[in-house]
Amino acid sequence: MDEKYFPEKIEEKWQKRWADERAFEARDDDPREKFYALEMLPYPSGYLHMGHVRNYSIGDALAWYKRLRGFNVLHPIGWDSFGQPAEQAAIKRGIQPREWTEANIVAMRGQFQRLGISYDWSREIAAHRPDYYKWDQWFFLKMLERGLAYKRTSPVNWCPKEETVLSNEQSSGGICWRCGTPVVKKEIEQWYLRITKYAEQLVEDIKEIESGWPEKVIKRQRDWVGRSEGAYIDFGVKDLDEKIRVFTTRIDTIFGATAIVVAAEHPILPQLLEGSSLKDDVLKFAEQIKAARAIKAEDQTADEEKLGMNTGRLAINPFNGELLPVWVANYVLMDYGAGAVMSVPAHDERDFEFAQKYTLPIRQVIAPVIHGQQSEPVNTAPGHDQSIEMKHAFVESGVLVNSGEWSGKLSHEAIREMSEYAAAKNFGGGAVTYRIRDWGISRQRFWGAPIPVVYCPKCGMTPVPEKDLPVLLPEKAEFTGTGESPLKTVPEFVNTTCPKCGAAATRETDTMDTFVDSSWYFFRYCDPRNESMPFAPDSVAKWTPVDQYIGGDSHAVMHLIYTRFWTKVMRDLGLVNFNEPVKRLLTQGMVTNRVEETNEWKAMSKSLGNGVDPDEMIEAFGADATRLFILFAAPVENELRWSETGIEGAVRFLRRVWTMVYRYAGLRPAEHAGGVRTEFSDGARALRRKTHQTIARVTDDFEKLDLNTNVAALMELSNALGEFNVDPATASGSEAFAVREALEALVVMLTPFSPHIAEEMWEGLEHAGGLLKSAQWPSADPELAKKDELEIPVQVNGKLRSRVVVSPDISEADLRALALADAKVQSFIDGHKIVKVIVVPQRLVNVVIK
RNA sequence: GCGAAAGUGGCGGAAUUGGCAGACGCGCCAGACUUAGGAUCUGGUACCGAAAGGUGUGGGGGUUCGAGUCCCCCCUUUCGCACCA
Repeated sequence: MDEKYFPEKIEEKWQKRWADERAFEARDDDPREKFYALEMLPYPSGYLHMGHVRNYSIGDALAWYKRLRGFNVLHPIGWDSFGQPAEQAAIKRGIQPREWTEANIVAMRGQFQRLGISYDWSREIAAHRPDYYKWDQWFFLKMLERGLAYKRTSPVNWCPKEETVLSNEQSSGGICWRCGTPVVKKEIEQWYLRITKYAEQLVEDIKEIESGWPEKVIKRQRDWVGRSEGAYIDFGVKDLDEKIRVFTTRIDTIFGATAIVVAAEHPILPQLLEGSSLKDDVLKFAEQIKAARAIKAEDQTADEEKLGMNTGRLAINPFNGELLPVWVANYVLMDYGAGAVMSVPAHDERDFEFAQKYTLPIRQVIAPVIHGQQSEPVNTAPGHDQSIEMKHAFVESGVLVNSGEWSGKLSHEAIREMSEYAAAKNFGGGAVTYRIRDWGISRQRFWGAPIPVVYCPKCGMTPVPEKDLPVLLPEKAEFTGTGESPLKTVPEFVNTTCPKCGAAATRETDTMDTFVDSSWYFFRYCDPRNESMPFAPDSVAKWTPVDQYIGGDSHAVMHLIYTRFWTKVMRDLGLVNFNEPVKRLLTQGMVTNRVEETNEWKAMSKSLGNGVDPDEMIEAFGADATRLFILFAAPVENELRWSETGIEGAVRFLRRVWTMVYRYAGLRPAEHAGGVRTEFSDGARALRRKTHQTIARVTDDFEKLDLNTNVAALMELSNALGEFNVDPATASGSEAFAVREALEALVVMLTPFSPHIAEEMWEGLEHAGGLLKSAQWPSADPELAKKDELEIPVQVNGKLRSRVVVSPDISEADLRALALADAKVQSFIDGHKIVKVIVVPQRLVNVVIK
């Protein structure tokens, strides 16, 4: 250890040592309790940004902490290496995606190593390598066998800029999740995974993870699955042997229905119009709605004006036989519920707006319940068509009125009983619907896992047999950027023979969504070189579920829904024996920087010109200070505004610790190993107190992942050490013991934040030969952490007036007497009557006077 | 529009969950050491006030001996959802 701290001198040294000793490789046969620390798989764009540094610094701090606590830690890394940017690079620069990707991985691996993240590099995986994507294809075949993968023609979300299909999750909000371009609809034949089959479990199993996941992610997952309880009701059609099925969550309002409204795409529409003079007009109108929707994605149409047209048909309300006009309108969606609704303007905002525009009757059938009793309905007067003046729909539940024999019942009773009645009479019944749609995984792309099926003129669609996997991507393809899969340009790939009959056949040229790769990658880390299975169930049982997952909240509904789904499928395939892959989830905040032109704080990005290069930070301040600062500067879940002056503070702190370790390195703990309390001077006792308080605090904060306060605690300990300030030449045995105890604790606890300097100092403290990974986390002695004396604030009428210094085990009565006797307190209560005295032991005294 | 979360010094943020508001750091001020300092060290730093003291956690009200923390109303910001029947 040198006298002065130069990060560049020591960081490389320890990185090399860790690599040479394979310090962070996890072994399956290690008998200690396991801990799986995982950060989200990076896309190999070619360079790390500060958001990555934050993500991986958090994960590494936790991995180190658990390692020092004696856990067998699995901390792996790999590459989400399929995807569009590689193809864009291919188009732009005429370089093959594979070359580009491999070069990026090399560059980023170097950056990770320069940061000194403690990964088990022996388990590194990459999605674009055949030994990985082979198993994507294997899973696909398993799903195909079980009917979980299927193909259909349907309108898909299409990004016109990137010329690609997007899943519902990727086009949330009507814009492309990657480039922000408004999404349009396009008819295309596509492969889907039946995630809807697991909709109920995706909601139900939330209870297993709720306590370990951020509330906002749980909420978004729930909303995304969109479970909704209600009922189906079949309305008959007058003069036609047809039924229109509607879905409603408010069957209790059915007597207030004044129309049936169907979606423009509803298949019954042509039949309803058969022989009608309105046929041409209505069908033309329906086409206009569809066309409008194709231009704007459906999500963007919410605030648009409601448009509708009467079909001229009448539907029959099965509850009261009433005839209701059937309309077609733009506000009813085909792909939710039944594609048709009963319009109840009095109790639904949208129906209300629609009814007002087209002057449909508005009939109140729910009255508010006031003080636990039924209020008078607003209007029950006969001969008024029971239409009433309302300014808004009354959407709450209440008590039924104007509802025949059901009147007088409360909404929740009526909902249950009316559903049962509908079921008994065979025209409907209780039902549950979900918003979630099946996951479209087809991409008309080259740089992804080929979907392993073949089209044979005789046998039709035929799965590639397992033994023929992987279906390899060709070495090269042409990139035209037209939206057709570039695989179509490679005849050697396309032309094949049918696995069943041997006839000439063609391959599927779509590849899989890259979210397939990331749905199960962390299981592969457990058994990364398995050649006969995606992973051996034994290995996975050893390590999974993931104990702590760390990543950005941008994946709250995409990756995190898919991986939960995938886990359930793997469970049903007998590969794992649990429902949920991730026990605890941490969503870290963005790292932002000021954009010069607009003066706004935005996530760092190349295009905005506000990026900060981690390599430059490492060069200027060292990896240790960079990591320490990024964890100290803000709570992990908050946005972090980058500041270069802040990082200098981190360097200063490290330098101070270094100087102290250097100064005291020769101090021997001498004979005080037992550490009897009374043998220590006041100063040494105070230092030991601070040491043990800090150990307790840091340990506690780590469990909560409060890393910023954690660093603050270490700084406090370092400050206390600085104040203690004994001369190493003349220090007594007990002083040396106290100093050494503090230094060793400080160095070990600093390791998760700044491991290189910690290793160097650990060596400096003459633990030669032993890496910190074999060190032990210090343990806090509560006796030593206890204060000798307490300073108790004394308030008069709630205002702080004085403080009294007392022993921690003073009796309540003594504390009260002492507080009242205090001269300062006396001056405030003099001439007043003491009403009462509140004594909170160990805490405070409050004297109430009048 | 609907929903959720959050508002604490010049800044990032602490506050053992109802008990000394502002830990720790940045910045700033003063001093020391220096040929020099954008190095290092020491001290100071919520606001008003010379002091005694007073005021203070977005604003207003309430509960309580005591409120940053609990309750009600309002304002602002951020995020999420956006015709889901």
